[in-house]
Amino acid sequence: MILALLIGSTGRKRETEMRPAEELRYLILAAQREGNRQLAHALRPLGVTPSQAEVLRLLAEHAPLSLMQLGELLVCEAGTNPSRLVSSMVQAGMVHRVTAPEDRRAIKLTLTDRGQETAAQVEQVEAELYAMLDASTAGFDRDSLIRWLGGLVANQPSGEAIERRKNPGTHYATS
Amino acid sequence: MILALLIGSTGRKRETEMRPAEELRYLILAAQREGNRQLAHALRPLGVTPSQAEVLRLLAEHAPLSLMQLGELLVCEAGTNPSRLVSSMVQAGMVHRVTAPEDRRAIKLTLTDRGQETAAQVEQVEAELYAMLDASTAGFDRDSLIRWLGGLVANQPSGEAIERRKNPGTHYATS
DNA sequence: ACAAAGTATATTACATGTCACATATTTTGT
DNA sequence: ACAAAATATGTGACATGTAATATACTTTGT
Repeated sequence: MILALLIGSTGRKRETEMRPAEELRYLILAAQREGNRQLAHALRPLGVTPSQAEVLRLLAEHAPLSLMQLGELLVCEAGTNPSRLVSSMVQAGMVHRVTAPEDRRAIKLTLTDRGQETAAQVEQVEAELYAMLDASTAGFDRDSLIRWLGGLVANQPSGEAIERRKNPGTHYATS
Repeated sequence: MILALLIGSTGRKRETEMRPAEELRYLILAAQREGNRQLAHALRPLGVTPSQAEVLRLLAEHAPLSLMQLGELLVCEAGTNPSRLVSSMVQAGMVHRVTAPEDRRAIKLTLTDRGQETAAQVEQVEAELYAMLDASTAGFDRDSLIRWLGGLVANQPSGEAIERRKNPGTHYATS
């Protein structure tokens, strides 16, 4: 502590408290980064990345989807076009991509057998991490947090993607 | 709703509630993404990205820093080596980079005049966004949230970076 | 004194977040 | 019927999150 004071007097600005909103900003960033790292680490043996895993699980639940529909449900890349992400998975033999019969501009995405297997493994990995997250919210008002965060991202692409996933069938472009 | 049931019966899995931990996962991801977008949009007139802005503000507060010290304080890229990020800013004339006299492996980073000016502008942009974030937490137990998130990221690189920023001088590698 | 081990930074590689633009197809308006 | 506008997807560019590797320098051990 004496050392800290000595360093502090070598031309440094006097230390100030970090503003709560600033701390919250960085904590949200930190939570996302560290969560993503843990997920990426757990998924590594399956040979998929977190974003790819999200696609696998969405297709397992909702296939067939067009690229746009998929983009509307993806949080990792909300509001954009996940063409490259899907291409990597077609290359890897996890996703089938065919031109949609009713609209030559569009494609239909489904999982291959391999994709189905990987999606099931992803689901297990996720369940383990969710159990850890459940444990960390024990004794904490999780529902309030969910409501607050939901309000924070409402009417923005990522927030809308989450809403669509919670209520499939009511937000879809007609397929 | 009738339509949703009809669509639901065309080979789709029966819809289920989204598990709260899963929702929380995606809400954190959404909050980070949308916050970053807003910040990037607000910073665009200054010609800097969110990560660069973080560097500017850290150097404004704590220069001179070595690359490793900077890496220890950065949340955006915690636990890694921000060499490319810093190089882009040296190129852009915002950061001075000189070899440290006491250790030829190391460098010392400081802001140029231009960097100082940009850092001040970044601070204003941030203040406006923090005010919005403050408004969104009115009536919400922000301190509990901060404590919970802090626990979630504790003992991980990003969380450690935040702690170091809150308590500069006690966590530094000696400079 | 010298070699081995450790360290600070730079570079490479892959994936991706974001935005802009290109191309082909479908829809709309006249 | 035809042109203009809109739309679905693919591609290019820049920045960066993450991990691995390379190089030069410093420290440690003998």
